[in-house]
Amino acid sequence: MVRLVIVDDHPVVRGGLRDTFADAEDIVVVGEAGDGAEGIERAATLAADVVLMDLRMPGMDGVAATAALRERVPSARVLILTTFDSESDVLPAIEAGATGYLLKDALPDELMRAVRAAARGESVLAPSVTQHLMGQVRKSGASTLTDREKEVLQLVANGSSNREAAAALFIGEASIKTHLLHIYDKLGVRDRAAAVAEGYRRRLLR
Amino acid sequence: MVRLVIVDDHPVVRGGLRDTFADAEDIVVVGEAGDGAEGIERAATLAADVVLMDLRMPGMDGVAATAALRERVPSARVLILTTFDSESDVLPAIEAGATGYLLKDALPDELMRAVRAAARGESVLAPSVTQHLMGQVRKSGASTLTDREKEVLQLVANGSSNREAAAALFIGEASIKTHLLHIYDKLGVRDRAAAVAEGYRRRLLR
DNA sequence: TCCCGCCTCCCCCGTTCGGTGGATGTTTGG
DNA sequence: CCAAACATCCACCGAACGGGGGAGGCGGGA
Repeated sequence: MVRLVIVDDHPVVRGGLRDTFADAEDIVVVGEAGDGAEGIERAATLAADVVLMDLRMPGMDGVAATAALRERVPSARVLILTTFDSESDVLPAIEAGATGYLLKDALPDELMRAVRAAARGESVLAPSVTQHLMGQVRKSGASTLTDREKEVLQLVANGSSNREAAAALFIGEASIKTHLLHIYDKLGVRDRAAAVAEGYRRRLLR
Repeated sequence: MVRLVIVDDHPVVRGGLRDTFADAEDIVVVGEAGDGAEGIERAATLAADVVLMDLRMPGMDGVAATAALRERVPSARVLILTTFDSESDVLPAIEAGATGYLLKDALPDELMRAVRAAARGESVLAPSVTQHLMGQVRKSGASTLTDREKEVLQLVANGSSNREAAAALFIGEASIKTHLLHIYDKLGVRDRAAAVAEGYRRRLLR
């Protein structure tokens, strides 16, 4: 069951979204908020799995709210839902830690699939957004594991302790620890077990 | 001298098998039967040491016949002889008490060795069957993860510490540790990270 | 009926991890 | 050419974990 929080400053939009997800048996809207700060509170206290966030809001905007939310509740995925696919917003949102970026003209069915995908940690982008992203990405790759980090994560997934991983890679144990800390940071987790899980969810591991 | 009973619904197959064992000085075919019920009778009255049993038969099938035979004549060993190594049949047959599981394309020499081995109570499996069995065992090993254990593993994959998992399940931390030790044992790993990895590989986690 | 698997909990101990706060050398791309 | 990212290491500490013992209750199958 995916616990969803809706953050949008328009009551009408919130109502429409709520109705949309009323049909889904595996998604429950546990809370709503009218601005970013409130949304963060709701997401934290209600243990949200996914937060559907509007970008244009009074007070704290969606990007800032996303960043703050990722900080406060690392387990919550943020799905940006906005009217325009202005490229100026996409990158900041992704960099802030958004898991997906959808347009408000998305069909209900698409929305639900996106929420489910986000809950699994998969990135969801509106097709038109993908275009923009493909062109410009791969430089800001803020949350991409380096080859070395992937090697370390793979070893850990295979049951290696830090010491064993170090031996396998012919480096010091301290380096393994450093790599792991970087991995935790990038994946938004706090221990090796969750990192491995996230690695599988993001298809970094097999 | 091994007293052998052949149970198969095809007279041709029975004939072929009879011929096969005609050469063996230490094996004597004391009886034949065309279906399961008859096979049990023959095995009982003829004091069979080994029963060579087809799986696909009209009336009582090989698996049921094997179980019934083990019940009636515990001293008789059952060797399953079938055309297909369909994995769905291997496990039930073994569970029913079959001592071995052979394919009909086995060479006469192999057949005789298998019968002798079965008479000694040794388990005999066709090589290709072993493959399937390993897969099944692995799969069933996976499914022998208790519901509770799966819950624990899921929580750990989601980043919970033992304490947090305990709180989430309303049980003590010690119980989480016990569950995890059982999980490690079943999955053949030594720490939570590897357990999570194995969980994903075996599709216990998503 | 009795035994086995499951779930729950306990103690104790050594080891490993995660977090902090650095440092240095190398590669790479604007 | 220089900043940024990467990879490598150091020391220290508290918390968490893994492993070794049990043990009691409970329900279902032989």
